[in-house]
Amino acid sequence: MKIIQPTGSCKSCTLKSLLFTKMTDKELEYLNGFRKEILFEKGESIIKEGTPINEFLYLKKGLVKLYKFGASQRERIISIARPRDFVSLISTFSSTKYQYSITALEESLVCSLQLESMKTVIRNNGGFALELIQHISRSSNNVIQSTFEIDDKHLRGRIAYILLWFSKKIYHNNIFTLPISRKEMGELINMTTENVIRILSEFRKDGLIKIDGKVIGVLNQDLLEKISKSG
Amino acid sequence: MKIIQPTGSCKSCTLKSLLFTKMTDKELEYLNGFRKEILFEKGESIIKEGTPINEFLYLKKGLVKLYKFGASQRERIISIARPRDFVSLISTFSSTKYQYSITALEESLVCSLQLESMKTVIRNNGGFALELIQHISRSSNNVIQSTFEIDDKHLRGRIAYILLWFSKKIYHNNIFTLPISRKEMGELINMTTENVIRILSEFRKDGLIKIDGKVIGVLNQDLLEKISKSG
DNA sequence: CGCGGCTTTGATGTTCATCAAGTAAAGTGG
DNA sequence: CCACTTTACTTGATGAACATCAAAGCCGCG
Repeated sequence: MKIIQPTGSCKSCTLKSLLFTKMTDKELEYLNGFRKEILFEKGESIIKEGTPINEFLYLKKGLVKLYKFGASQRERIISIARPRDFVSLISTFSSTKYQYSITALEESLVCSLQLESMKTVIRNNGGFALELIQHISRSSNNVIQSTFEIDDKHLRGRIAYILLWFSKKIYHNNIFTLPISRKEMGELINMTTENVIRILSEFRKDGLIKIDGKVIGVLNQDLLEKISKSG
Repeated sequence: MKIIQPTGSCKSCTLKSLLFTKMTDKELEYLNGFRKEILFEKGESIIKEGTPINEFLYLKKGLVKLYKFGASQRERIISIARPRDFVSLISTFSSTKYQYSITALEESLVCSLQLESMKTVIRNNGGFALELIQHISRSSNNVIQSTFEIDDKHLRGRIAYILLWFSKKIYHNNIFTLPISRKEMGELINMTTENVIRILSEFRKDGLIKIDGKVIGVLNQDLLEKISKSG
């Protein structure tokens, strides 16, 4: 973790389009006054469940996992998120403490604004508030939808689903490097590590995919889609 | 379903405290201009998945279920909600069409405002917008949390959990009338109808609960709590 | 009064978690 | 840099939890 002296102000930020199009230059300057940028290495913890929320965190670059410790000791991954669907927002306005933990899966750049100043901007700029509402709703909705979708499938369907998700939604490539371990895959799609491995092997033997450690190649996307849908 | 000629304006609404404390009288009058109140009988459909969203719906009285048709034919109940945690909000701002269906479980009174005028108010009143953000976040958060919590438990734990939830959170009474069928209970806590019935019977035989059709009496709350927690 | 949906119980089957045991890989300290 | 330890990965065998199937009674409703 490395705190970076912010270069330039929010006003000139090329990434503000992700969320901040409705803000005035004056507001951007105001937020910029309390701004920090923090760089997290792969594997570093960004947020710990139970910590008080004093910042409005915003993911500018990278890939993170949002997870929670279940009663049964086991971690459950709620979501894997990129900048556009940064999910810390769900906690930020619903509680005084973070409900989830967040860890960087790849090198990630987080922009940290002061929560109170953010609230001030919201109060003064309804147009921005409306955008934020839509943003939060979409993120929540995605989490809810995908959770139910995954739970509805058999194990083979879950593996197919998540492989296609990485391939199509995250890496836009038939060949990609899994950013998570087999164990974490299990925590994400609700199955044991052993079964993740077993079914990956089956898919390999059936010629659906190619495996080299964390590098996965999708060989038969059509059939994977079918398996993903058939439950 | 019965459309009621609204009596009085939003301004004098005794229930506005649920959400609208941050609105000015002028804004309330404005919204009131396009207001409808609709009364739904038990069992009537309030929202159908896929319908375009043109209103901002708000539950004033009653109990509803929010659900979705899974790929596997079976319905899944996402949430059962009362006025304070009305969940239509999740869809309202994340899409142009409703993502879920909503049906009344008890006689329910819904206030229907024009979505566009609501957006106008949000844009002009950031204070209200901030409240709405918090409201939506809390609702989403509850759905997400409880979904993962329930999935983490064994079948007996799920039944115990949901019985206690009805008893403590909804009806505030050891004896209550289930507002849903056994089948719907299964759809809510993700198990088959048969197993819902089986485990309810077990609990009855073990003296944990008393059953008379849809009327449930909790006899041993402590033990139920333990079963709910132990997975 | 008969039909369809809800409820109930029992018997059967299958999916999946758990347990066990071994190999490979990756981090840790002297 | 190498011994050491830990964590990740892999495969097979076993068992338990749960879904599915089947059959019958019940209730509400047209």
